[in-house]
Parts: sequence; structure tokens; C-alpha cells
Amino acid sequence: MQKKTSLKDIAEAVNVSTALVSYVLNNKEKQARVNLQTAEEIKRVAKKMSYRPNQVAKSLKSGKSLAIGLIVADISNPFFGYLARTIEEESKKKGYTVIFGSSDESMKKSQELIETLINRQIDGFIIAPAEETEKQLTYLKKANIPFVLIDRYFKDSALSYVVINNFKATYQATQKLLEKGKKRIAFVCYKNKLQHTKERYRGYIEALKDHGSADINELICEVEFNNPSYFKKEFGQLLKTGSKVDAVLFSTNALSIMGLKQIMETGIRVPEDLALFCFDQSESYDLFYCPISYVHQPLEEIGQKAVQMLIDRMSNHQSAYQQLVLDPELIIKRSSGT
Amino acid sequence: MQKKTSLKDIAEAVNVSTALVSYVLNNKEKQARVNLQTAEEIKRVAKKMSYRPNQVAKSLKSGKSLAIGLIVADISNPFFGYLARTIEEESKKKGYTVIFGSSDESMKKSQELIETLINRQIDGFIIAPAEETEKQLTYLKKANIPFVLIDRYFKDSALSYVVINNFKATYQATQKLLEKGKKRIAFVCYKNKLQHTKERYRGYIEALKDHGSADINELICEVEFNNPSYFKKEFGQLLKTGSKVDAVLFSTNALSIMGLKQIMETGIRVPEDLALFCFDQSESYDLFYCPISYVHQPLEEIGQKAVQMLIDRMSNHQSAYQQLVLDPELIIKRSSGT
DNA sequence: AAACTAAGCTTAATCGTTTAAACTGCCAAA
DNA sequence: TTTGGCAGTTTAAACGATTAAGCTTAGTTT
Repeated sequence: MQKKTSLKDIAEAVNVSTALVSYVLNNKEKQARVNLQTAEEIKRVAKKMSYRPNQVAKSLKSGKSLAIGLIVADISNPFFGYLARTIEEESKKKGYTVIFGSSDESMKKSQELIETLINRQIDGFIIAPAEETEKQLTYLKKANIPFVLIDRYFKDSALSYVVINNFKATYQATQKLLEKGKKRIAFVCYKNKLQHTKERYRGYIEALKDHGSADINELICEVEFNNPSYFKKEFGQLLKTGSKVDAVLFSTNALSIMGLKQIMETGIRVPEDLALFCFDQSESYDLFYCPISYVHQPLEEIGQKAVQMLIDRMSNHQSAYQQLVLDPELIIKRSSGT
Repeated sequence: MQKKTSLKDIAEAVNVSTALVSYVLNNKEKQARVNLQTAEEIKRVAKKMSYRPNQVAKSLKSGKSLAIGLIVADISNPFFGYLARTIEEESKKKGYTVIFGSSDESMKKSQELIETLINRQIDGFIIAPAEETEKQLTYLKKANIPFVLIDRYFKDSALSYVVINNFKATYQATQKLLEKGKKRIAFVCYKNKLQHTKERYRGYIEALKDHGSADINELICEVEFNNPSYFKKEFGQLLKTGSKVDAVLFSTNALSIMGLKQIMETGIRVPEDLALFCFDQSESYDLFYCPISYVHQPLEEIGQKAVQMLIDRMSNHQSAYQQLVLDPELIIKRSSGT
């Protein structure tokens, strides 16, 4: 049971005050005019005693924890996993550590997470906000805790976020399907009020309108989050309308995977019987018998920019809010029609 | 810019000492014999000023951070993502927060992560150790920092870990393939010295031996980690030996996915031309045209047990090391032969 | 009346680090 | 001889919380 070495231990060993040790180990020997010999000796002893600064004490003193809180819907979803990875790497580069939590799209869990992370004196947040969490963000603002939203956002210019142009994504995807002669394009999305969901919905609708498409009522399949059996029923219904639907556009990666799985099971031929356009990249697509067309999000860039924006805001509370809207990329393969 | 409320602020507002406030807010009013009225008043004011305890200060005082460090190879790999999720949930239940990092199978990154997390006064670690990190674990032991290994482990009885019986997993999988009449079963694995890799290898070999199978030299495909083109070449080679190989057993989830992808591309028919047995569950499997047989690991149980064991060791440094070896489950589908 | 008890509170040290301010010699300039 | 300056160091407060020990005041025992 060997105790950790503290500044005090070194100070006693070298027979100087802790102040001197602190100055030396923080490379402030110059401005503190520490004698070269003393400095060397302190460094030597610190190394010998394998001193590691106590970040908790540092944080208490400085008020900065050098930690970033990351809140996503579900870290086991590769989409968020990949984002987490890039955020972790970029943070490390800048000297920050990441503490994460999954909100499970629940406002309550999100609230709890934010509270525990605030208690831990997190310096800032990167959040993929769940539904109905606007008040939580308002609270963060009041408490003067910087944060940057990713993936999802709210209509508010006094907010920083990094997202893709969701409208453009589904507009162009729909357009592609129309170009391939698809007449009855279904849209599969979640029932929620998040801005990015609405935008994706709008992109689909507008594309249809602009190309003079008719009634779409039975072509929209809205499902509940985290409810596979509900999805199965609703999507099954959509497929059963049979010849009517000739293409499907999925609006998230989880929906894409679930949809592909069900299509696999029912034996519908892609793209002959049904054209498909998925959302987000996934290694799973490569295992589907037909190469999948999808909307590609620049995840690395999202993660990196989010960290950069956050650190910018953390180091300078006066700095302006930034809204970064990146362009999605359409990857066209055989599934969207030949 | 409203400052955070501290005990002192409340104490001043109520006109008592910080000690009293601390007692009350920690529900020690009884043992500190605090007057009921005073206590109520303190609680009222604390609520009004929306007091949140400073976990950093608490940690410094108590020496406990109530934080767990999680080190995995890559959080964007759904296998680890899912583990992270269960670990996060179980930790939260017990009042702990998770700080994570990806080692990328690099001993250097692993070292860095461990150091920063120690500096942050983490109470304990859950680690999926990378190759050549034994010294790091020895160091943790010396420093008396509890940890539990998951997924991988080292031969050492003075170590706590939660793993599956890797030998059994590949032994049984190989056996299944043999039962289906497969004669030339290939094995795809990583080149590394980790115990779990060796065990999986041994399971395969022993199963072949026990069933009187001959020479397997060209049937083993060892690839480098994080080197897709190398995999492509080596695995392509294996497939090209053509009629010779009639089954493939993959030894990790990443290898399974990469393999399936390549099989998809080359147009080999599963299971007619080639039987397959994969490792670990994955939603991707459901998109493959042929239902996949695989080794299922009880990830929830691994995560939960790891957290429980760690907390056990953290609260009682005297407690014994525990080695938990769980049984894998074989999920048999059409890909392993009919 | 002295001694004690209990209730209700405060004091002060402590965790490990930082840092402005003060102190101590010593040497040089006036 | 006084003053000043500088190198090299220490002191001490502070960050926010915890908690053992001490201090009042009043009431109770003997």
C-alpha cells in the first residue's frame, strides 16, 4: 500500500517549501527565480518518487477540470460510437478528458447526466440532445456552462452546434430516387419533434412537391423510438401495400438497419421490387446483397469541429455562438435504382 | 455569469457555520444534533440557491472520486460500445461515473490513458488490455489501484477478470462444423499474443485433433490488427485455394464482418460453397443473405459483473481476486451448414 | 452550590495544489 | 552609512467540503 507522492513529500525530501516544488514542476522556475541546482534536485527527486500531480486538487484550485462531458443517445450505436471516438481523440490532443453518458433519448436521463457531470465540474458539454431537453440547455446557459450540440439542434441563434444540412440530405436523396423513375417513395422516420427529424421530413416532402408528386399520406411511416415490434408492424404494413411502394428512404441509421433486416426476411428484391436509400454510413450495408445508397455524414469533421468550438467557447466566454452546417455526401450504389 | 453556490454561500445566507450546512445536507443532522428549525431553513435555502455539491472538493477531501476508468480497444466497435453501455449503466446504479478511452490496441496509448486517469484520481479501472500491457497492470497493482480485466486476460491468479471460455467457444464451433461434414476448416485470427487469442486458436486446433483431422497448415489465416489491405490479401488467398477450404471460423467480430464483406464481393455461396462460423453477435449479420452462426458472448453479464467485482475490490482492498469465466453460447443458423 | 449533561452550535484542521506577497541575505550604489 | 535591488526562498491564503473536537448555554443532579 504505497501512498501517492504529493508536492509536500517532495518538498520534505528536498528540504524546501511546497511552493518551490510547485513552481519548478510547472516550469515556472524562471519567473519564480528558482536556483538552477535546487530546480534540478527537485526534478530529480520528483522523478525518483514518481510524482504524478493530483488533478483533483488542481481542478479545485483552478476551477477548471479539463474534462468534457459527452452526452449521446446511445454509445452502443456505432454512429455515436464513432463520433465519441473522434471527440475523444480531438479532446486528448487539446489536453481534455472525456466523460460520457447515454441519454437513451430520455429527457430524465439526460437531466441526471447533466447534473452529475456539472457536479464533477465539467468544463463544457458536447451534446446530441434528446427531445424536450431545451430547458436543460437553457439552464446550462444560465449557469454559464459552455456547450456545443451535435447531430441535433434547436432553432436558436444563441446556440453553438455542428450538424449536417438535413434538409438537403433527404431532398437530394429523394430527388435521386425520383430520377430513377420511382413514383411512390416511402419515408421512414421517428415520431419526434427534434429539428433534424423535421428537416429530414421537410426535405423529402419538398422534393416530392417540386417534382409534382401527388398524395403521400400512406407513404410515411412514423415509428416510435426504441420500439422494435412497433417498427416491425408499421414497416411490415408499408411493405404489404405491395406494388404501391416502389422506393423507401430511411431517415436514420438505426431505421435503415432495421428496415434492411426486415426486407431481408420478407424476400423483397432490391432494387428490382423496391429501391432503397439509407441514412448514415454503416459497415452492415456491405453485407447486404445489394450495394446500398446512403447519406454520408462527415463524422470526423463533426467531432473535431465540435471539440474545437467548445474549447474556443470555454477559453473565451465572450466568443460568439457558432452554427456550423456541413454538407452531407450522397453515396450512390445499386440499391437506389439502376 | 452566476457563480455556483457553495456551502459557504448557504452558511452566510442562513447565518450559521459551513459545518452545520454540511451536516444537514449530508443527512447527518441527527448525529450532529442540529435543531430541526435550523435544519429546515438550511434545506430551504440550499434548494432556493440551487446548491449542487462540488464533487471535486468532495473527492479531494475523501480521496475517492467515485469514478471508474474504462479502457477498451475502440469505442466505435459496437462490441465495445455495447460493453461500455452496460458498464455505464451498472456504474450509475452504484453511484459511479465512467471515464473512457480507446487504446487502439496500442501499448503506448494504453499507458497514456492509464496515467491521465490515475492523475484524475480514478477509483478503479475496467480494462480490455492491449498486447504487451502486463507491466502497466503490474504498476497498477503496486500503486494499489484496483482493476478488473474484461474480454482479454493474462495468466495470473492474482488478477481479477471476467471473460468467456474462449477455448470452449472455438472448440465447439469447430466441432459443429465438423459435424456438418466439413473437412477443411479454416481459422481466421489476429497475430497477437493475447491469452484469449491463443485460447481461441487452441480450441480450434484441439477440436480438429480430437476428430482426427490432418494437416492444417494452409488453413490458418493470421492477420495484423488495423490493417484492412493485409486482411484482404491474406483472406483472398485463403478463398482462392478454392475447393480446398469448405468452412471458415472467424475468431473476432471485426474479422467476421470483414470476412463476410469479402465473401459478399467474391460471390461465393454460403453455405453451399463455404460454411461460416462467426464470432460475437452483430446486427450486421442479419443483413447477410444467409443467416449466420456465431459465438454469442453474454455482454451484459460481463459488464455488470465487472463493475460489481471492481466495486467490491474498491470498497474492500482485502477482498480476494476473482476470475469469472462465463460460458459462450453457440447460435446455430444456416451458415454453418445444413 | 457545585458538578454534570445535553443540545446546538462553531472552530479549525485537512485533502493537494497554486500563487501573490513577504521575507532574508547579500551586494552595489549613493 | 544608508538605501535599494535582486536572487532565492518561505508564508499563508485560497479552492469547497468534511468532521473531530471544543465551546456555550441551559437545565438537571447531587
